[in-house]
Amino acid sequence: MSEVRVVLVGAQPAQRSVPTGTTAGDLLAEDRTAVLARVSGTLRDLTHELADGDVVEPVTLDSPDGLAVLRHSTAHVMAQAVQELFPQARLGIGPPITDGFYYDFDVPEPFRPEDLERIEKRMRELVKEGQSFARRVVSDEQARAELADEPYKLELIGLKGPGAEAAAEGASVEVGGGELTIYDNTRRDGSLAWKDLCRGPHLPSTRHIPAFQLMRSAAAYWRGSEHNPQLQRIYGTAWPSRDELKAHQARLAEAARRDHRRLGAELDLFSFPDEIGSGLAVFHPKGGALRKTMEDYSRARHEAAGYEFVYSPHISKSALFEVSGHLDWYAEGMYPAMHLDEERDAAGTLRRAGQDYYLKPMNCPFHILIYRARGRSYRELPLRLFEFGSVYRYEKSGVVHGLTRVRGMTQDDAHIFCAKEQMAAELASLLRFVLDLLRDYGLDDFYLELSTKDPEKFVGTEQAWEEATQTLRAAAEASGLELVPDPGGAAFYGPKISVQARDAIGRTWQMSTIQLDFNLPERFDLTYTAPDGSRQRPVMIHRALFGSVERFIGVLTEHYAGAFPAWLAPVQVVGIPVADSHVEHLQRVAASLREHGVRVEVDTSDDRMQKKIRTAQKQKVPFMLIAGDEDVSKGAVSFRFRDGTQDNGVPVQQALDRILEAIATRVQV
RNA sequence: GCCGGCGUGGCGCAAAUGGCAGCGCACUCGACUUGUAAUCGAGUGGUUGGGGGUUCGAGUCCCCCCGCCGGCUCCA
Repeated sequence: MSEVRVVLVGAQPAQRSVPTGTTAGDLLAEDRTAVLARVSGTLRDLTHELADGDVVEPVTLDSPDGLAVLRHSTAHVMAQAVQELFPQARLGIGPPITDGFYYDFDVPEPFRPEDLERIEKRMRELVKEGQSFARRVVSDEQARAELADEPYKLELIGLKGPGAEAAAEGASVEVGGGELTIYDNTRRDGSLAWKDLCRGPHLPSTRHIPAFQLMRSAAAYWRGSEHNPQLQRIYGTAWPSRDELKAHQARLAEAARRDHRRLGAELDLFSFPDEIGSGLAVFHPKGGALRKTMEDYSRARHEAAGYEFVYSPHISKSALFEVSGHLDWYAEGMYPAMHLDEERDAAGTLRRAGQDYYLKPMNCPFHILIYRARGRSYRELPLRLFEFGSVYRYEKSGVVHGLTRVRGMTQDDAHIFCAKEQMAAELASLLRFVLDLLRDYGLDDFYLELSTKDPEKFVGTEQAWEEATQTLRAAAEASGLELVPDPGGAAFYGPKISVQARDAIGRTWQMSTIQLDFNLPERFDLTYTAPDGSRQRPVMIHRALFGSVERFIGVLTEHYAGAFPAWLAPVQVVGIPVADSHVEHLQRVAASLREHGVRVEVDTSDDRMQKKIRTAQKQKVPFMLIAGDEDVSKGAVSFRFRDGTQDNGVPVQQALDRILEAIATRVQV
């Protein structure tokens, strides 16, 4: 009998000789945790037959590859359940995604929540049944014949190969590489239960799906284009154990608990009155205190870093946005024009042509006009103009979301005009400045993304892009942070670096962007006089650190779960008297704190002390100062902190110092 | 913009099949004066998102609009 020699990778790599026809599963039989195998670098089913020279490595369910396959296989089970319950359902694609999977279906009626329950129930039965996933190579013709009723799959067959991924994100899990394969789900008795065009690999059987849950359904355009029909997508999640599923559900609950929309209402920070309009927020006094503190600190830091403050109006005549190009490129994202000053005579004949005014979608054209207001010398560069500039963007109604996606927002926007030779040094110091400042607000886990030219959509010369991209890359690399490429992600006018921050529960948010611009200095014909008297074109850098103030407040609210560090907290100290007779003592302490700019309140309501503590606790106030007879007699106060710990009988002066210190050093308490 | 779900005092929620709009918190008033997460009692507050329709009767059923939520698309 012929044999093949393979290398088994494990704790102790071993050369093995096994009979021809041995599968990866046979080889890994002792390893009960192996659900897949990596055979000479490629992920395979356990039924994969080994060839001479193969290097075989077991893959467990909890590895990244194992998780992806678990989720992909669960998506298959879902599709099978859907087609059993809804025979008219036609299959789209069903790839694994972060933490789960989805599958798209063309169904006559969209799924309702009750449908998901039925589907999930049927899935549990299928999992229990232990159907096998069996791989079968088919020819194009054969696949077309078998999938004659699946128009979307047929479309994918036509696209197989390198185009598949471009065709639709996730499509490559259906048709990959060179050959087409169909996976049969077979029952214990060998009969065929279901089949799907799929590249695989898959788990050996549905029984290897330990824990899953369907999450929600939503519409999704076929192949990601709004010109295509909408399919119904069902999202689910799957995990190697019930405990991990529970942990995942707990993470979702935690994220919901931190939702800034909810905390914004609970902590009385901001709201979105219907009367104003979608995506337009108002800040209440408490949210205002938070915002003012954030902005004031940012102003102070910018001042120290050599920025100059400018102000510009919220609307402008159309000519400005014609020159800037916004009306050519982004008119759809702008509020429509206000047509003003038109006059007609009694007969309706035009006597005076009107003017179109637009709400500004960006601040840059205004800052450019400030630059251009007079001749500029090289001696003034870099010129750093800063503004908290409110901008308005007509976001589509379906995308507006809390403070993170709004129609009116305030950018902490700066435009830096510098000589080309200054660009590298300016970018490097700018990036340091941005990261330092973000750290002061309590974000400290970053990576960078370098967005480079979209070959379809750009202005300027190849050479200028190349040079600018290299300069940005060098600045990014100098930061020592992880740098993720984003090819084609740049705006048409220049490459950019964006700073991505991870929050307290590991979610990433795009924060600051630093963007080079070759376009606007050209369009507005910006110049400066160089030392040799020649006219030179400055380079322009756009940068926002918070992105938008509103969004940043949303992110910080979620990052801190509403429990802001003392320097940011809307109310920093609440005085809680044990009885009415202690109010006066606390009022004196509060007055001293207020003299130092501390935001302090004394709870003089007729609630009982315990209730006052509960109230302050729910408002997530960093310092509760409690005073009763003992404290008053000793000239002291008693601290209670958010975590419930206390420090009693602290002399007033010490208490003041302690609070002021915590605020000044911006520490979390 | 597209698909689906949802919209009841400030907030969180009730109100079988169409049949008296209710509860808790918050708020106001009164009593109580208390050492680390809810004292007791009374009271105010709603054109059930808006408009139209069906019906003897609509929070509930139908249509249009507004808003929110989840996705898709978009995101300078």
